[in-house]
Amino acid sequence: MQKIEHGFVMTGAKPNKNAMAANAGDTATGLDAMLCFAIYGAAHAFTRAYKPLLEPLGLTYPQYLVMMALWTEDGQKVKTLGDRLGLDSGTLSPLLKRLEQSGLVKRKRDAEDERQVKITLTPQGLDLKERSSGVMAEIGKATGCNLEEAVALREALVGLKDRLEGAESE
Amino acid sequence: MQKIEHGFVMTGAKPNKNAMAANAGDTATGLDAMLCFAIYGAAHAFTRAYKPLLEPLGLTYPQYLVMMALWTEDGQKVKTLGDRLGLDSGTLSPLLKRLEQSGLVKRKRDAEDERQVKITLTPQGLDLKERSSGVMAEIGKATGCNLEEAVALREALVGLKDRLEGAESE
DNA sequence: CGCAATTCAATTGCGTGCAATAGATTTATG
DNA sequence: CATAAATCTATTGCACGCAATTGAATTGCG
Repeated sequence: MQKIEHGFVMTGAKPNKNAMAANAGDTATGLDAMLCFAIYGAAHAFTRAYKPLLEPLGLTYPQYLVMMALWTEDGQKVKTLGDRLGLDSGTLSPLLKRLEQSGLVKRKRDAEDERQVKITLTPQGLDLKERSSGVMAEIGKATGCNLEEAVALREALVGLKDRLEGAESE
Repeated sequence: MQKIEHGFVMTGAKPNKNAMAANAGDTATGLDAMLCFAIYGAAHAFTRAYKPLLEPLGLTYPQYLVMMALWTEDGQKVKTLGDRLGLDSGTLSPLLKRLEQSGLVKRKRDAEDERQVKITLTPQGLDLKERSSGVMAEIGKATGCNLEEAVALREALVGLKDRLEGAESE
């Protein structure tokens, strides 16, 4: 199996902690490149890892994320889902339409506020939660992380995200 | 400014190291969900952070990655670029066509092996390297990572990716 | 040599992501 | 009350990302 190389941008500047420490303070040399490549690759790897597991369920990865959000709290507004997943209506509207066509959710405008659309799970949508229980276990195994690693990694990523989002004015 | 929440899937199971350690070994409870949400969010945050910086250069984020690959080594084959970036021809072909239309690269079939297409930088494509030097510095600042963090995070991500890619047979 | 298998780039089709816009509804303001 | 501003969903257009297919070129094997 052909393995994808990583760190190729750093020809002559390997991602070695000691080597990097030599020119500390020089964050522009490729460090950010290393990070952005790594995140880019890891995110796609995650998507690819989930794909064969989700296929039998008839879900794509983003659809799975939406379903997880609904399993956690049913009847959310499109807006709420968008905020939580970081997606806008341009992405969610067609995605939810597909989930509705698959018979997993229903969309209905809120009688109180006709602007909003509430997304509720159908019985099949709820069933899918049980049927998807193996997915998380599989991925958990595939990541091969112990708890310490996973928690640390998650916190680092969330922190990174927050800093990236908060730095737009500077 | 509305901040996007994170960790919402873990209602009642906060990403707290002590809390999680209580049910160690139970990787299916949401740990993988935490990770996949975090990576998903961080990857998009990166893309969004790069966007305003790359816009003046007329590049999208994936196009920027391709250009970086070419700045590191000019004249690469489409296949090589695909391997290094983890993209296939279905993604690269149209992307490279756009870069060619922008006047940044040229595509020419290899005379030795007519199957292959070599991508070479135009003078403008090379110029862009200098003009984009500020981008890396800006992102480096925006991430707000010190070297230790960045290197550790990168290695964790690469390791995660490798494990995810290597676990398909199991 | 001749033909099948392989390799490589391009194309097609579908599903995101996201900016920009439109349309409808609610809220705020005079 | 009327009108402007804000809110929310849907649509459009463009650019990925990837599976599947096509078509051309090369390699391998008898």
